[in-house]
Formats: sequence, structure tokens, C-alpha cells
Amino acid sequence: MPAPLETCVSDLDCASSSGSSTSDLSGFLTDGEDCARLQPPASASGPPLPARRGAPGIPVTSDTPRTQDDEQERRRRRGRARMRSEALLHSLRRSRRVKANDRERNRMHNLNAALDALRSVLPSFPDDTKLTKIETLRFAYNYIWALAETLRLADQGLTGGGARERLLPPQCAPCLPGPPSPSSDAESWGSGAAPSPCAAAASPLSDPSSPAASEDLTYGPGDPLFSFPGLPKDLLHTTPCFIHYH
DNA sequence: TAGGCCATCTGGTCCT
DNA sequence: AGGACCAGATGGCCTA
Repeated sequence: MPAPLETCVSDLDCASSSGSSTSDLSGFLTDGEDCARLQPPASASGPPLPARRGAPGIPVTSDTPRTQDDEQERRRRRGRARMRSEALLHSLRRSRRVKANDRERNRMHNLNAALDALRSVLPSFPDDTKLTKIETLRFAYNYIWALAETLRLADQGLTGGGARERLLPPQCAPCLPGPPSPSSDAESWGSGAAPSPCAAAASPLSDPSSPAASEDLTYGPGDPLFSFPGLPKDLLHTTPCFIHYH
């Protein structure tokens, strides 16, 4: 784990930060105030360092003798500079990550809002029953198919007994594909038990062109598209079909 | 306690 | 370069 910025940045290079990345560090190190803030106390780093080359009064000449102390000081400077640049890089990555996290959170909130909107237009369940995300999507998928199928049959003229009755058995009309038979319990929904009259007549499963008949889709009689295991069992007896015409 | 669901973080990839 | 999107990982909460 990289050291915190303020423990890494030395007093040597505040004014020399360069490169494109520093433009993104306005919150960290851009002005003299920050540099001054980050400078350790004069007494904090032990004995005073030798005067730098180029500092006032210290002429830079090619024949300046290099002592062992000079080499050690160069190494120390390089080490500090490297730590500083790594700290800056880490801070930059961190700030970008935080922004990306914020965007991602917002994106997921928008997605959830859209899911809530979708729930709100689906046939309603009791207030304390909230469809999960996957249930919402699958239910909506089936719901749309059932409505489209109803329209299609209606467009065919509804001759000879009525397509609506063919689509929806008398014991379930007026309703669209709903949960399993009221006599079945939630467990049987998921166990591949015989579908309810509703499902038998109106479920997409009975129609090869239905979405549920597609091989691309994995849901079936035991799938949450048709079964909502979280639903209270007594609801099954009081709500024979979830989708009602008005 | 195991399993399901969810929110969040994260790094990678693609697009503008 | 930066944002959008995606999928994997992780941890919290709830329920059977």
C-alpha cells in the first residue's frame, strides 16, 4: 500500500512538478500554498542537508568536487523524488477511481429507477411483494408477449367461439398468463408440476412462437417467469391470475 | 447457517 | 482522455 501523499512528498520538489498528470491534481499539489503545507518542519528531518547545487551562493561548476556525501545526497534525492511521483500517481488514480465509482453508482441507481418504473406498470402484487430484478424482467417479457398475443388473436376476427376464450380458459378469464393453479403451492411451481389452466391455455409455453418456447430462453414452467417463490402461498388462493383486464 | 438478493467497488474494454 | 458499460468480487441483510 503506497504511503499517504503527505508522508511521501518531500520538501525538495514542490516547484518542479511537471508532466501532464499534474493538471489533474489541482486538489492536491498545484500551488505554493499546498507545497508549503506539505513541507515538513525544518527540524523534522534531522540534521540540515547540505546546500543544493545551484542554490544562491553555490555556483555550479564542472569542477566542483564530488564527495561521498554528494553521491549519498543525490541518491536520497532520487529516492524521494521517486516516492513523490509514485504518491502523485497513486493520488491521481485514486481520484479518478472515486469519480468512476460515483458514476457507476449513479448509473446503477438509474437502472434501478428504470426497473422500478417497469414494476409500476406491471400488474400489481400486494404492496409487500416486490419482484426481484430478474423476476421483473421475466414477468415483463411474458406480459408483453401475452398482450401482443391477445392483440394478434383479436385481429384475427375472434370468430367461432372467440379467440379470447381460446386464449383464456373460462375459469381464469379475464386474465392472462398467471401463476400456477390455485391448488398448487409455490414449491410445485418450481418442480415442473402440471401448469394451471391459465398457464396451459395462455402460457407462452403452449405456443411454439411464444417467447418461452424459444431455445434461447431458459425459463419454463419451473422458472420464476411463471412462478414467484417469494409470493405468500395464500396469495395463490386469493389471486388466481395476476393480470387482469380493466 | 446456507442461500438468495442487493449495493458497491474495481479493473477491463469499448466508444466518442 | 474520459465516460459508459460490463462482469467479477465482496460484504451486508434477510429468510427458510
